[in-house]
Amino acid sequence: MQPSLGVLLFIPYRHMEQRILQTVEAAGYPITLAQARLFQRIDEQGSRLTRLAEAAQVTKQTAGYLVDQLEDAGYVQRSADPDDSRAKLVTITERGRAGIAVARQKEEAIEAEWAAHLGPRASRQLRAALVRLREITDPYA
Amino acid sequence: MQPSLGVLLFIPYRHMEQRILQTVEAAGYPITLAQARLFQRIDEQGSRLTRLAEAAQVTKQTAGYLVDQLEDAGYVQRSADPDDSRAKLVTITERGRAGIAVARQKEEAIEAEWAAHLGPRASRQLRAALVRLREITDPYA
DNA sequence: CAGGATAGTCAGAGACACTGACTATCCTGC
DNA sequence: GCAGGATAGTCAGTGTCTCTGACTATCCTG
Repeated sequence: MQPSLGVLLFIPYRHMEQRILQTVEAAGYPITLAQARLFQRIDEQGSRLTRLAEAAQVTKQTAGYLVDQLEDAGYVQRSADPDDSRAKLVTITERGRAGIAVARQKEEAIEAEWAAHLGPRASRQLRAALVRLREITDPYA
Repeated sequence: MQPSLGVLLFIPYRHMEQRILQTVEAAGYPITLAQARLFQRIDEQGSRLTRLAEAAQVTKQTAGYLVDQLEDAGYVQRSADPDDSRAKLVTITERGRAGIAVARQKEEAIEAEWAAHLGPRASRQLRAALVRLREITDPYA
């Protein structure tokens, strides 16, 4: 029986997610799945909460709740947005960047494993297909 | 900037998941994400709770909670397992099967959309790569 | 500058996932 | 055959995540 593409996408995704989370936690940067998903969407120069909520596809209340926790953990900070005094910019702290570095390293290691299993050609094709798929599946690309 | 493979896998996955859920709900078969993920793992001839919990990677308590709700909604039923009187078999009802049919139809429609966007060649390559990736990322394959 | 839109927060509720503890049944080795 | 460990499932309690609804403050447009 053919598993659906949905399931086929989900399996490696979760595999990677869990391994990265484990590694990051072991390195002293505990974070939950929901927190990490939001955290990933923060721009280099900082993101507004509402923008973040849209990107992560949660309500702004949920985003606010998660940012509270990321802030408590020392990964991000809120600061005033100079362009709009209603808004606040969520920016990544040094500690947050350190955590990201650990995550990225693991991620690259896993991608390398995958590339070794698939071969370089199929590996490039996979990424290319997913990038193209994003065009019609990510409203916030 | 290159988005990570993890994110690239997640985006279309969630896109599909949400569209199917919407469709199924509109057709009169409301179900939550967590319920659906468990529901998908039920075998044709019925599954034991503990087995189901392992497959969906949740605790058996969580699986029990979700089966309660699926039972309330009329999608599954519990019956005694003839081979083991400790165990109960969770089986899919007629109503459950009707819901699955709606979901599958939508899933095929979305896959067709994707194939149209990627082209038949890249589309086949994508599936093939994901199937191969499963070999090293799915402990329950 | 009035009125609608937007950024964010507060409060309350439900869903979901966990750990720990428990009962009932099964199975294995003596 | 039966004692002891393993297994199937449930109950209770807790923490996390997500939502809806209501609210304040600020921005923007006519």
